Amino acid sequence: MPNSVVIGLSAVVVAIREGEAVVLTVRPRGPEFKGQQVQGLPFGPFDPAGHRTFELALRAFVTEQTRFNLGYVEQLYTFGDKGRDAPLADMGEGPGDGASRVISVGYLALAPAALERHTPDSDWQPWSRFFPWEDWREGRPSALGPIEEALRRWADGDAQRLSRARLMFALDGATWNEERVLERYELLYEAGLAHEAARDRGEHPLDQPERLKAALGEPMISDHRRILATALSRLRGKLKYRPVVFELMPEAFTLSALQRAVEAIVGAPLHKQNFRRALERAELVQGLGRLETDTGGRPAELFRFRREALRARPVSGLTIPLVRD
Amino acid sequence: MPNSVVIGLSAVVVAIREGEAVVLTVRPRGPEFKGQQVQGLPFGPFDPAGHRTFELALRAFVTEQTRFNLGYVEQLYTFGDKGRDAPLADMGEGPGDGASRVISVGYLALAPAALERHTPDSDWQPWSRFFPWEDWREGRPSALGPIEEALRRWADGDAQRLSRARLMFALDGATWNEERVLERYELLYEAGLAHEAARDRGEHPLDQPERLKAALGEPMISDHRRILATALSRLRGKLKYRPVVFELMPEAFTLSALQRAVEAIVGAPLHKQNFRRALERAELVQGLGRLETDTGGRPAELFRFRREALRARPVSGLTIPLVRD
DNA sequence: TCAAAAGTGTTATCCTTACACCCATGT
DNA sequence: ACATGGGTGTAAGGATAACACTTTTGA
Repeated sequence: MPNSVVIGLSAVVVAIREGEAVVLTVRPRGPEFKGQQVQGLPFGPFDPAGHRTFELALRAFVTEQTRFNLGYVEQLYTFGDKGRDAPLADMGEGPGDGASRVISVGYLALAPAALERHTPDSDWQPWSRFFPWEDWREGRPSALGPIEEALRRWADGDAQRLSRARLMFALDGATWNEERVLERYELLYEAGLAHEAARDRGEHPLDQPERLKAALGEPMISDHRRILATALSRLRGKLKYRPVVFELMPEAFTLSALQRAVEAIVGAPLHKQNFRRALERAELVQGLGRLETDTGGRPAELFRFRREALRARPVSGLTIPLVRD
Repeated sequence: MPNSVVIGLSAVVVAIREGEAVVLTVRPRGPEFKGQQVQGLPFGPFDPAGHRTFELALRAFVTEQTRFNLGYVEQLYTFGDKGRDAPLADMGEGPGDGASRVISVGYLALAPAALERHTPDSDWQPWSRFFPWEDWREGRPSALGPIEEALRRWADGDAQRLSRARLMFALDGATWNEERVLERYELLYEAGLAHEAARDRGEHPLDQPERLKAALGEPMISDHRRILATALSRLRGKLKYRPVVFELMPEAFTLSALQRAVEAIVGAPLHKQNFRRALERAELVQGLGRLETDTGGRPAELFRFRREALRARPVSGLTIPLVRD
């Protein structure tokens, strides 16, 4: 019976590297699943005596674990349900063997696309590794094939289940809603497909055919994949009503690089001209006159984010002119 | 030195009563400020041994404290900073005298405009009592006069401060952004104007002229007014991208009642025809053929929310066609 | 009959979408 | 010269904002 509470802080640190959206991960000391090295997010316990705020605590141990300094930070969600394997469980920090209840506060951090330093134990991973079904930039991802089959087996005629699966995973002609990352992951978890589901029930690793296993993505320790899904949901949503992409860009960038960054986050291709026109109208960027030469074609003009634009008026995000295909 | 953590849950329960947006409040046992009865939100400690999830815990004690059953519930934010007087401080629940650090998880709940039951210790209060500057339905609220003066005294030539005050409180012709409720409250707190600021520093209640005092609204216990501000911010934002107003309406309602509800939340008058046209286009409501007779004028048709609309496609909220005045 | 609130019609303007085309560089 | 990516023009359709006006009841 737990009668005390420990607070765990986890950070989803997002960056753009070579046009890909990547997440900072750490390799915890001991592997959880036999044979495979399971990744986690940078995380640590909150010290009620020492730390003045969550955010300060978070910044401190992310730097410590990854030698990386956070820029933009925002709180995501606080998870408190029993039974979802919570962080710290294997850290030997708290009283240990489940005697204290662990509450998990997730944070989203955005890193400008520059710094590369990290410890040998931390790494940048594209998040499609963890959510292969979320990347529609090259059309409908192939991962959805096996997932659809498995979900239909799970639904097995149950109208409720079937309708949820249809809605979330765009089956039977339903339209894909890129913001529902968390709901999709939770559905897979509920359906017992996400690898973490079996683990949390104390069961053996799932015995799934290779094709399905690959489609379901890599698991993470604890509830970190859920926190990651929350982050992706939030970021995809936020893009549309606040100009946050710029937190991920270097000082000077080309419009194509900016578009690729948005595409990497949203997981869908955008319409070039309309994307640019929207930027222009919002007066969010300013040309620098300088050119980027190694583009492979005609040199591209470099732009900078007009931070002043934030002061002037209530500024919304970018419109996301998806190309329908 | 605190070395343990207690989790406090607080609920902002919103309802519409007689066209006004109201919040469920409780009167805590002992008054905090001399002479005046300070209100609080329904709140309670989270029991790590007994409660399976935050939400279940929350539902349980709101019902217990107010005899009210929550419908729609969503997590708002988790506050953990030291020094903001946190809930439970006077509840004798934890180890007591500040030995344990209190973390405060805020929730937003929406109640259909029907039930009236509550205990003698709980009550519905219009939130303009706590934020008199947030209601622009009758034009620029008079509370902004004294607030503007006080803020200018606080800024006193400091360009940073002045620019923040201008932006947040629409001074010098800046436009009002109704979503920034929390940022406005935090600015007032930082400026030492919000009554809670002095309290948290252990100082005497502020000695402010009556006019300013009234303009700054009623304080609440602990950090509850901050949580309330968070709720209002979130709700005002959410209205625009998810059809949440309907959670506040009874089964059948007139379009005017719906408009008044939105106006009460947003704190601004809306354009009638454009509001209706937007509703129509989104196919969010369906006429029932029945009429509401006691409208004071021509009877109005009753409508219902088409919950089915949610299933069909990714459905956004209402456009908020403000009337510029 | 008149006040009060419900409900409708119409237009200018702006934004979004979709189309196709031209430009500057490296190989 | 041609491939590659950068960058532009324009027109159709739809959504928004702003106008003022008609309808139906109760007092």
